[in-house]
Amino acid sequence: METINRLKENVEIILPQDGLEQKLEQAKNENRSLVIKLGFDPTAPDLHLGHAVVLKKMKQFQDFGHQIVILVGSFTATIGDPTGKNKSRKPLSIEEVQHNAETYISQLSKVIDVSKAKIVFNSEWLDKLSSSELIQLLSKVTVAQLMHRNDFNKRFTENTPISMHELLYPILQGFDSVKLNCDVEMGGTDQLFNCTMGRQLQETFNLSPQIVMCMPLLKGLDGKEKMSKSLNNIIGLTDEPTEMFGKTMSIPDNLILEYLDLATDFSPEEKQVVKERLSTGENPMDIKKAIAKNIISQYHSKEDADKAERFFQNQFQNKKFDEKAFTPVAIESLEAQNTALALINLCQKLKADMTKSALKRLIEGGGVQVNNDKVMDSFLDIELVAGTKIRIGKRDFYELL
RNA sequence: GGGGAGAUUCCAGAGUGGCCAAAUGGGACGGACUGUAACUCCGUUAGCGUAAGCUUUCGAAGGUUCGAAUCCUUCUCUCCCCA
Repeated sequence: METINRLKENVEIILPQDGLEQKLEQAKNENRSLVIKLGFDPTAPDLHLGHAVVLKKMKQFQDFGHQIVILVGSFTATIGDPTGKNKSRKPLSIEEVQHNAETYISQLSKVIDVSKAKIVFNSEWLDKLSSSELIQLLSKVTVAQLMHRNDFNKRFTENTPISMHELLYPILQGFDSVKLNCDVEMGGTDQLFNCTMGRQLQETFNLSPQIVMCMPLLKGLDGKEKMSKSLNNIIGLTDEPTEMFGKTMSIPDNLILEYLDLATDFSPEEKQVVKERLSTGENPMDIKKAIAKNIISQYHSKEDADKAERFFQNQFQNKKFDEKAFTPVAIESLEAQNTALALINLCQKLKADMTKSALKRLIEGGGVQVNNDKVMDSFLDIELVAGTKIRIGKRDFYELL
C-alpha cells in the first residue's frame, strides 16, 4: 500500500518488522488515529537537520491524519541525560528547561504542524511518582538489560563513570510511552534501546507494545560523526540562508546521497534523477548546489535559496576580490585617533571576538587581505579611507565607509 | 569501610625540580592546490605587548625551594581490587 511505503521510506529500523502494518490495520478497525511519540531533551536549544530527519517522518504521519505527540523530557533533563554521550550531561534548571522547550517548539514549527501536535512534558507524571512506584517500575528491568545498551556497555568496559540516575533514564522514557499509551515511538537509531524499553514496559502494564521506528542519524559537516551541536558540525534549522548554503557546499562528497535522501524534500522521482546525474559524472558541486537550494527552500523560501546561491557564487567561487559583498563599516565607529591604523588594530575593531594573538597569527599566516593584496605585516598602517576593503579569514569581508 | 592507581593545554596523551606555554597525534584555523569537496604539502594552535619581556595555565587550596606540571600537606573527583 502506498501509505505504508511512504511511511517506511528512509526508516532504518522498524520493530517489529511488520508492526506498522498491524498498527495501521488495528487503528483502522478501531476507527482511530495512531499516537506517535517523539521525545526531546530540552538541552541545547538548537534544532538542526539531524533532528529534521525524524521530524519529517513525524510530519508524514501527521499528514496521514495521525496524532503526533512531542514529549519534552522536562523531568529527565533536570536529572541529567546520558543519551549518546560518554559524559553525563549536567542537569538543567526548571527555568532553562522551560526556555529551551519554548525555543524548540518554535523551531519545530519549521517542519511539523505544531497546532495539531500534542505537546506534553514528562514532569507532569514523573514529578508525582513516589519512591515505591518508582522502585516497582525499576523491578521490571534487569541490570543485564541495561548493560546491553551500547554506550553503557562501552563506558562500563572502559571504566568511565556511569551514574545510577543515568541508568534510570531509559526506563523513565519507556514509562512515558506507558503513560501516553503510544502506538509508535520515533527516534534516531541511537534511541533504539530506549524505545524498546517502552515496548517492554507497556507489556508489563498490559498495554499493546508500541512500534519502534528509528531513523538514520544524519552525519554532520565533518562527514564522520553524527550531526550534533556539541561537535560543531551542524546545519541549524534557523541558520541564515547563506550560511546553510555554504555549509551544505562544504559537506564531503560521500555524504551527498545521504543528504539527498534525508535532508531534502525531493520526491522519489526527483531523487532518482539527481542520482543519475551524479552517476553520469556530473560535477558533484552542482548536485550539492541543488541540495543546498532544496534545503533552504524548506526552511526559508525559494527566493532565499536563489539569493543564497548567487551570494555563494559571487562571494566564494568568483575570484575577483572587488566583486565580493562587503559588510560596510563606518570609519567613525572605529574610534581611531589617527587617519591610519595598524592592520592588527583595525582587524581587532572589525572582529571583536578574536584575540589579538589569534589575529596576529592569522595575518602572519597570510589570512588577511587589504584591497586585493595579501598583507602579512601586522603593523602595517592602513589608511582609513572610504572604500578600503578588508578580508579577514576565509569568509569575512569588510569595507570602510 | 580497607588497599592501590590516577586527574596535564580543545581532545587523546608524553613530561617526575630549572632547557616547559609544556613532546607527539587528532581536531581546528590559515596558506598553496581546488569545486569554501577530497587528497597532498606548508604554517599556526594561552593572553598582553611592533620588541625585550611580562601575565595566566598542568583537578583545588596551602607549603618547601632561588626556582614546581614535577616534592610535601589537606581537600575534591574518577578508576581498580578487597570486604
